[in-house]
Amino acid sequence: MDLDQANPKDDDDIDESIIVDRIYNAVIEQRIPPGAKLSEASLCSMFGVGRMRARRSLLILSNSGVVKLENNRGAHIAQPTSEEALAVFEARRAIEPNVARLAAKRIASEDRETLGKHLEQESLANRVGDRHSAIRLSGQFHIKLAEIAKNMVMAPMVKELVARTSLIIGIYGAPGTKNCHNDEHQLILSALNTRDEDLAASLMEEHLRHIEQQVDLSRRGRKSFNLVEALMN
Amino acid sequence: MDLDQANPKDDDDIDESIIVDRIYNAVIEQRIPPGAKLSEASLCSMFGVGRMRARRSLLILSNSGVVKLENNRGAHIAQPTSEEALAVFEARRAIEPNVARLAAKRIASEDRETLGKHLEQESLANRVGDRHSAIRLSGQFHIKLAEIAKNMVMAPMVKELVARTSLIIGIYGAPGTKNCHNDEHQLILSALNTRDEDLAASLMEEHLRHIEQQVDLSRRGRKSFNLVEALMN
DNA sequence: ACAATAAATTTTGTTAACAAAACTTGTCAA
DNA sequence: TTGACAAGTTTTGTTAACAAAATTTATTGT
Repeated sequence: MDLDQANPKDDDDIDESIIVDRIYNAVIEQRIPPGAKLSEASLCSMFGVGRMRARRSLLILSNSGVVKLENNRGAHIAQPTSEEALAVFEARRAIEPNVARLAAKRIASEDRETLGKHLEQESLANRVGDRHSAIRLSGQFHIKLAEIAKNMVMAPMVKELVARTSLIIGIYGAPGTKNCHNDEHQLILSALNTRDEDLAASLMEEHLRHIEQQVDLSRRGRKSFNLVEALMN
Repeated sequence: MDLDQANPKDDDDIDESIIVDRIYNAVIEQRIPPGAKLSEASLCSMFGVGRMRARRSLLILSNSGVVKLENNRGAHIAQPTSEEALAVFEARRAIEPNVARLAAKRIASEDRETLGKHLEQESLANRVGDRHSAIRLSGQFHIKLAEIAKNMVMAPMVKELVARTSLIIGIYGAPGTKNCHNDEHQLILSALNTRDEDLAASLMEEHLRHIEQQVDLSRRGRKSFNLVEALMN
């Protein structure tokens, strides 16, 4: 029943959160490549908002490291350096095992069901070869865990880290690389279901290391893309 | 030699980062109380900037949970609920022990010196009874640790968490409560100096639990203050 | 005196116009 | 052809004016 991120306490942002989420998801799904220009005009026409909203959205995105603002040069999707990539992975290894621990402690029966369905979708996307969905779902697994952990401070952090990881994989990952191994997600769910906090944490740590091993921080590469198409969900 | 947060890679924000930092520090020092109004006009006149800069600054601050923006009601210093307070402490316990671990791994000789001097200042402020300085310095200890850990992703997170903790203590702490016990900081430094990562991590965890024990999440309280005075460092 | 209402003021949200910087295109000369 | 330069275009940064909402002050009636 709960949509992506909508907590009832947020009386503010009614509109730009949609833009921000849209771009966030497009980044996570790797439909916008690192370095892509995000001009104010394109956002205005795509979302039918004024420049003010567009600029606000870009500022919010830049605060989470997903977008880079440069003076008089506008906004671009961030291109994490290799140092930044290491820092992101390090942060994930520091935070997410503890998120998994909390999730194991607090998981409710509805959550088990939701997560189970999620993993089915995930493995389906993998079998069918739907790359975008597979990437999105595997990223969302980590975000869902943070929601199950019921910590509204860490959840946005995880979301940010997942998005930045997508950028890192987009730059330094081999073309066919998928963010996560679906079977490892399955293992983590088992640990959650038995409320084995330590196991959940160590599985998560191992999982994150595997993701990290899939990138080669000396790699490079860019490909063309269509911004409008990328954001039209 | 390194000032607060100025990393050379940030080509963008030349100006509002000053405003943001100023307010951040005032919050950490508890010179602005939770709930205080931050009107655009006051920021404009205080920092001599246009409304645009003021609004941008407020948006940045709201993204880090230190300021709350409400529709047509403007910006106020956040007033964390007790749930939010728990989440903040939980996040700190998740993140900062790992920061301490990394700091122990990476501390350089300059850092030892800097930290040592910092702790001297801290205990001096405590002995003299300079409450504001004591609070600021004890908060900055945690931020310095994140910088020593050389992780540019976690450092801003810690800074954010420290600021939010100041708000929490401002609301739920007993009047004389200080954020940290200086002697515990000393212990942590010792662990860093011997590069004992596990000890540093567990000391940090214990330290954070002590901070947490000093707040009573059923408490309330407010006091008057002067915004201009508070931000004039 | 008090409460409720209405007017006035202040504060925030939004739009539009303008200024400045960056980028693109075209021209010309070596 | 290539490179440098210049004009033109696009894009971003900033300011100012206006609209709308909220807050404060004043007024009225009980």
